[in-house]
Amino acid sequence: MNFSLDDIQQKFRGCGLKSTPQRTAIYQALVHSTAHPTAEDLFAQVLPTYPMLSLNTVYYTLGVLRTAGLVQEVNIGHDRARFDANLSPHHHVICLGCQTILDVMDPKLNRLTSPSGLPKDFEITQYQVAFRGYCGPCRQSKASNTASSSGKRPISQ
Amino acid sequence: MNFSLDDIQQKFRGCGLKSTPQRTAIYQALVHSTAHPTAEDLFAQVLPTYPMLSLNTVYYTLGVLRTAGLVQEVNIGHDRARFDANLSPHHHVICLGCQTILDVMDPKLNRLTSPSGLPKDFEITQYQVAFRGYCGPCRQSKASNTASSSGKRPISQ
DNA sequence: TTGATAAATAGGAATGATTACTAAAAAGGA
DNA sequence: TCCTTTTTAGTAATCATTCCTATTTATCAA
Ligand SMILES: [Mn+2]
Ligand SMILES: [Mn+2]
Ligand SMILES: [Zn+2]
Ligand SMILES: [Zn+2]
Repeated sequence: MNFSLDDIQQKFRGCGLKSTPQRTAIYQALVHSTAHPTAEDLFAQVLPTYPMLSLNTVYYTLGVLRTAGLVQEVNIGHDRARFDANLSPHHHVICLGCQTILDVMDPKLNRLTSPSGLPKDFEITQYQVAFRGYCGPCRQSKASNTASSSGKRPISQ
Repeated sequence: MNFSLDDIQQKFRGCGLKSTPQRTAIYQALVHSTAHPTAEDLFAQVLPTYPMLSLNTVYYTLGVLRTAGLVQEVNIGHDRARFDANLSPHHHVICLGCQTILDVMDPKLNRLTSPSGLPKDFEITQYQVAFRGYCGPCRQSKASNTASSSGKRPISQ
């Protein structure tokens, strides 16, 4: 999970992408994160090092990396896109209170059989399991504080 | 799956919700759909019957129904919220080409064991499997027409 | 090393789904 | 019926994301 700058440059070149300082910094920030950050999260993280960085560039970069297959988008709701540089097959646990996303690497989940009742011309390319619930802190604030929400509104599904 | 107007009124009253023509029409449209429509889809569908209907009311109504537990939000991406009145545990197949969402009722998928490696204070309340791939028509247009996208409008209703 | 070329960047403007605000209408209960 | 609370509809605001475009930069070939 730890790449040198040369590794990253190699990886970019291998995909036909130019290697730029901004792009490298954005990708590196994502690789080092386990929080499935938003574009704005990454922007804020890289900005101190590149004060001229544009949020637009972060979106553009993430789009390019996604097209190149170096990054995947994780959708926990329709509100904001969250990104993941972890390409190994894995699944997610989402806290409905604080929107935290945790990785689930359980190998049992990677052997699900194709679902029954599908149109036979439908080709499944991947699947992902989203577990939802409440993390420890959010369970507490739910129990103690019934009425007032703890700030962020939960997503549903 | 087929409710009379009285059934719906009963259901609303049972949740402490007022029964209004607009609300009934919106809910009925959703119940009769298997397409997981957007708020705007439902708006368009109900508008001919209630020409003064506001899209705002559709959003408000869906929010109320979701809070009451009569409707769930299905997130296939971060772009637009899609809704589902099917509350029985089921999963989804999503076409990456045309954004169509199909229901998957495979009972095998409702017996997944809790994933390993979770913080022990995390409480899972539900989970959902999202299969992704390409439907028959989209596989064809992908094969024949590499460059031009076939338009990414979901097939509604 | 240099120059050509295509890609990347930054900034500003635009888009579009959703929410906020609010006055008027309507539903449900007494 | 009358009262209270929701609901509705219209408009404006918000905010994530995309579009547009001039400038800069990385890469490659001469
Ligand atoms: Mn992940
Ligand atoms: Mn469904
Ligand atoms: Zn939490
Ligand atoms: Zn399709």
